[in-house]
Amino acid sequence: MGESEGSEFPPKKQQQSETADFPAKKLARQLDFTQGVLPNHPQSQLSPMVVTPLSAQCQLQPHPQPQPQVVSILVSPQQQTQQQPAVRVVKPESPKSRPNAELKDGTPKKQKQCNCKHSRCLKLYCECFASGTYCDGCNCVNCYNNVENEAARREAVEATLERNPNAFRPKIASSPHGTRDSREETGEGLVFVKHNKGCHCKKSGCLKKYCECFQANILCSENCKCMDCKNFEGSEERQALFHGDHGNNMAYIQQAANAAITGAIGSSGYASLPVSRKRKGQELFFGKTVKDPSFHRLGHFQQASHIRHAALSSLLPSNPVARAGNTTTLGSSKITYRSLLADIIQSQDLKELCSVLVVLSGEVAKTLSDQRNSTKKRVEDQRDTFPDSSTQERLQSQKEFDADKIVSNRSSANHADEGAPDDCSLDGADMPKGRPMSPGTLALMCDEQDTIFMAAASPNGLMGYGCNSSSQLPCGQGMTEAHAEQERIVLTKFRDCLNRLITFGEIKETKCSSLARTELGNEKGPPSKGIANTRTGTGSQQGPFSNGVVKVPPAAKPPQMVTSIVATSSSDLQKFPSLPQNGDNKLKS
DNA sequence: GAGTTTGAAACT
DNA sequence: CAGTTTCAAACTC
Repeated sequence: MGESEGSEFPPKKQQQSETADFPAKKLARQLDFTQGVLPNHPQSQLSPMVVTPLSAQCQLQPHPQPQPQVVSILVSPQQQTQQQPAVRVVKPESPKSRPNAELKDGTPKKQKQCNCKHSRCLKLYCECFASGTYCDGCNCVNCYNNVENEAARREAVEATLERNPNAFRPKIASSPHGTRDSREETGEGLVFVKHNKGCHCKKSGCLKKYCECFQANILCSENCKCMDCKNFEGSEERQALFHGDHGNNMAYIQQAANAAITGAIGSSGYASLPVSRKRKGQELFFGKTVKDPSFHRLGHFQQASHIRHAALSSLLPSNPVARAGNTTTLGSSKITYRSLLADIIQSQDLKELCSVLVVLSGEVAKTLSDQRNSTKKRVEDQRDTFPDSSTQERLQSQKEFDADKIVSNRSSANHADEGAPDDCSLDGADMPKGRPMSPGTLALMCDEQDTIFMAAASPNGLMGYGCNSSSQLPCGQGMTEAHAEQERIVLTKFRDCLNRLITFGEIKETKCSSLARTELGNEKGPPSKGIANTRTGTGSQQGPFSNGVVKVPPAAKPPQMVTSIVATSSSDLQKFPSLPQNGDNKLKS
C-alpha cells in the first residue's frame, strides 16, 4: 500500500505544501539543534558558529541550560550554495548513525549503509535520510537520497517535517530543566538523557536493538510506552546484559537479552520488580535508591561508549551538571553519561583558560613586536653607520633573518617535544587585510559571541594587535608570521591543556576500571577489553573526550586546573604524548 | 544468505 | 488518536 511503485513520490499532498519559506528557514526554525533549549535563546538564530560542527563542539556555553548532544549539521555542497543546510541530526548514542564513528577499539567504522528498497530513501525508514545524509555507497534501490535528486529529496524533507516537525531532531535529549533541578537536589553530577518520544516496544523487553532506547544505550523513560520493559535502572535483566566485562560482546549481550526476555534472568536470585519499574516522572529520581551502585557505573560504561557528543557537552563547564562535584554519590536513579572529566573541568577553569590563552597570545604578540622593533632599530642604526647600498642589502637580509629567527626560536621553544606543525604558518597566507584570523585561531575562539573570551581579549591587546602590529610590521609575510606564531603558541598551550585533561581522565579511568571490576564482583568474567582503554603510543588515537567514562573518586583532580596547565613546562609535555600535530586536528580531535 | 521478528514510520 | 500497514533493521537459523 502506501507508496506503491510507480505512484507519485512524494505524494501530491506533500508536494503542494511547499512554500517559499521552505526548507531552509523552516528547518532552521524547527531544528533548535539543542533539544529545545535554543529557540528562545538569543543565540539560537542559527549563527554560523552554531551550525559549524567544530564550533558546536568547542563552543563556550554562555547559557546555563544543560547542553544536550551536539547536533552536527551537514551541509552538502549543493546546499551550501543554496544556503539550505541539510541537517544531520546525530543520534549520538547510536554508533550506526555516526558516520565514520569509531568502534571501541578505535577502528574507524564505516558509515551505515542502508538497504532501502521501497522508500526511495526518502522516508525516515531510511537511516541515511533520517540522519540527514545522502546515501553513499548504500545498497538501496531506486535511491532518491542523493544530489541528483535533490529536489525530490527536499520535498521529502518538507513532507517529513510537515508530518513531524521534530522528525530530524535528535531523538535522545538531555532532560529538561526539571531534571537538572533533580540533579541539583540530589547533588549528583549526572547528565540526564532520554528518548524524546520514547519507545513502544512490546516484545523485545527493550533489551534488543529494536528498541531505540536500548539501541541508544539509554534507559527507558517516562516517555516510553513500552510493555514489559526491562530497560530500566536496577533491572537485573539489563544488568545481566552488561554484567562483567562482556560489555563489548554483542553476542553475549544478545544471549543475555534473550534469556532476560524469556525470563531466564531476572526472576532468579533477585526480587523481580514490577513491570513498570522504569521511571515515571520523578518518582524514581529521588526516592528509589539503586541496589547495586556498581550497576550505576555500568550504566556509565555502556552509555559512554555511544554518547561522545553528550560527553563533550557534559565536559562543558557551563553545564552545571558537569560541574557538580561529588562523583562518589550514586544515589540517583537516572543513569546517564557523565564524563570522567566532569570533575576536572570547572566552569571557572575554562574561563581562566580562555583568559590565559588570550593573555598569552597578547604577550607573544607584544614580545614579537618588541623584538622586531629592536631589530629594526638596530638595522636603522647600522644603516646610519653604513649608508652604502651593499651594506643596506646585507642589513635588510639580516633584518629578515632576525625576524624569522624570532619566530622559529619561539616556535622551537614551545615545540621542543614535537615536530612543529608548519601548517600553522600557512594559515595566514590568504588572510584578509582587516583582522586576519586563521581557521585555527577562529577555531580556538570558537564562538565569536563569547563575551568572556572577547572581553578578555581586548584589555590584553590581542584584538588590537593586528592593527598595531600592522603599523609596526611590514604587511604580508611578517604579519603572517606574527600571527602564525601567536596562534602556534596559543594552540600549543591549549594542546597542553588537552593533554593534561586526557591524562587526568585516564587516571580516573584506570582507577575506576579496577574499582568497577572489584565492585562488580565479576571474578567469573574475563578481563575487560573495553572498559579500561589505556591509551598507548601517541595517545592521539583517542580524542581527549573519547569514551573513557568511568566514575572514580576525584582523587586525580588538580587543585587549580588552568593554573597548572599554563604552568606546564615543556618537560611536562614530554610525559604526555601529544595530540595530533596536524594543525587541523589540533582542536578538532 | 534467506527468512522471521520487531517496532518506528506512515497511513487510514 | 487509535488501529493498520509498510518498511527496513535486527535477529535467527
